[in-house]
Amino acid sequence: MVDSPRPDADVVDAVLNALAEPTRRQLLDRLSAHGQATATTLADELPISRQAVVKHLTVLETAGLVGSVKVGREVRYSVRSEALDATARWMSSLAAAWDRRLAKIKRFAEAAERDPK
Amino acid sequence: MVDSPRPDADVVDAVLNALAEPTRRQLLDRLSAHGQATATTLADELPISRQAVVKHLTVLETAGLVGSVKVGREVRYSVRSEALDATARWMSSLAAAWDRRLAKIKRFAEAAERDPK
DNA sequence: TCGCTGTGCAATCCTAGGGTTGCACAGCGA
DNA sequence: TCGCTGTGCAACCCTAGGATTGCACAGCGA
Repeated sequence: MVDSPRPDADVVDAVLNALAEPTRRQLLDRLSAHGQATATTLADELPISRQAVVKHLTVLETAGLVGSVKVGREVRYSVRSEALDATARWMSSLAAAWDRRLAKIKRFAEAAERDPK
Repeated sequence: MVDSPRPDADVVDAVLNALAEPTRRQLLDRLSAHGQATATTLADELPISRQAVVKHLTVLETAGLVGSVKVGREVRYSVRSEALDATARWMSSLAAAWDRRLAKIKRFAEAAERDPK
């Protein structure tokens, strides 16, 4: 359970930024449902233009949340879970770290209370 | 402290939105380090004004990532891990769901390949 | 070769929200 | 009671980025 220096920092930052946008989460949802889809197809299912979808997909791809392959004249996108999983682990270890610190501080406070000096 | 059917959606949305901002993550870091701190104190450690810090803390508090108590004329903020933990779980289950779907689709594709028509 | 359709590129619009400043108000200490 | 300092409120500024539109270009099918 060592958490390395943190090459993850960038990944986490990108993933959080990508997931912060509701539209992008919706996009991910559709993508995972279809397994694979093009920007044009996705735009048909959402109330936004294809270009807007492309921009979002670009952000998601940069964050490593989706991958793409060019087939003929179309580009097929699909979901990738690694980055998401890594970020999930980062979050839970962060939560654990907070708990540890709070526990330590609490013990400290109680000790001081018993022994005001 | 009951969580009805699916209040999680809102929590996750708020948490992701809150964590997407680098400054807010920094704020959380300082807070967890101190265990407890006021907006004024935190503003001293960051290159932004107290008001900016207050705004961020408000967002974080709305997301359930921090809590606050009023002591005399000052307001002390501290970190809360529940919302963060809940979001971490949401993320990893989402990642798992993606994997399951991809695996299913992959099996499908392979079957179709072995048995064209 | 002639469409037709999926993409890419670029200019533009417009709102959300991060950050600041100024000021009034409230407790704490002398 | 008189400061002094921590907060809260509100008006404002300014940039990031979400969304659109128009157009050029590239493959696929007839």
